[in-house]
Amino acid sequence: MAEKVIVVAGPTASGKTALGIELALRYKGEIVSADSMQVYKGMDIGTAKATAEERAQVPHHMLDVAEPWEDYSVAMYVSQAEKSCRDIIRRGKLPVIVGGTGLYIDSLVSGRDFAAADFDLGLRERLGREYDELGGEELLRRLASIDPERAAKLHPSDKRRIVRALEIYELTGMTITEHDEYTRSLPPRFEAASVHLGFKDRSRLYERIDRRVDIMVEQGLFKEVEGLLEQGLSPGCTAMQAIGYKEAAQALLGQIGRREALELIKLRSRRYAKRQLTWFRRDPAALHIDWEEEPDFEYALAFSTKFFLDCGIS
RNA sequence: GCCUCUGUAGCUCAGUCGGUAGAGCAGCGGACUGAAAAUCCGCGUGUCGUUGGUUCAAUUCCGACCGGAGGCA
Repeated sequence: MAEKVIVVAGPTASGKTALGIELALRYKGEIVSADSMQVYKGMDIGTAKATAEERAQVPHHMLDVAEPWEDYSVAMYVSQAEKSCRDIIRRGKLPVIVGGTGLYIDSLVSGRDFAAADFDLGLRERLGREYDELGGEELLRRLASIDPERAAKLHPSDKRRIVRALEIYELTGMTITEHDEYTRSLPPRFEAASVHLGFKDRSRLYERIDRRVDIMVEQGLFKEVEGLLEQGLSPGCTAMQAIGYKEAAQALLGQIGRREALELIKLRSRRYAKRQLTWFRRDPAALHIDWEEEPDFEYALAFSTKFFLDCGIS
């Protein structure tokens, strides 16, 4: 039987961090962040990373584990986060996985194995160029000749996935369909009891997002991004794809106005939240907690206790 | 008070020489297996201000009323 973990997931600004801490205190747990941007050092304000006070209350893992110029990835996340979880369990504590990156959470909890797939950035770049020159239809046809099953699922515009499928094949001789079958057959790493946060009325969430972005700017988001750019961080790197960072960078480089940047950050954050909701919605086993007006952690604790008990966590 | 313009999707606006309407933005739904805060796909969501009249048929024409903008006083 896989070891048990608690998962707290939900869209941005839904109260994950605070609920995670409450749960960790209640169940003698430690937080394992599952956030693709909070892994980067020096990106604190715009990622709404747990504060020093919050980290003093409960140990946090998987924050600040990469330099912002590094290209982090799911695979690295899974191997590091698994170690953190195993270590927490060995010490008799309960891992509380808290985050909004659905792919990271699912990959960590499931037995998904990325090692077998391998990757090659140079090859990826070459395939990307071929895609640009020959077109999506052509590359998709090429994929269809080696892996018709995967090709049938992809749209010609989906450059990223077409390139990745070809990359795996050229590198390993294994199609991504074969890789999927293999990795899906693996047993899960952990047995998760998942809580998904949301709001009864989505416009409440959007209001909170807007307000939060304003607060981030007040707290010095632009200064933070300015510092990163001064360190020589390229605007094209993975970390700079983060919402809030790429727009602030554009504003600092004079490409757009600050006002425009602010509105763009809000807009993209709302859309991001919507995508997160779509991702998390598909897990039928999760306990859904939908806030009325504001998060109510007392209620959430009381409400989830029985759920966790049923999951064998007490 | 009088005159003119105006009222169509959440917003800005097209349009229908009378046959219940369409763009942009916003929004909504979905996918997702080494970039995932990324990437990709799909979807108009509507008492055409209200109310009478003319008409087989009114969002469209006419009247009144209500709301908004401007002008004359």
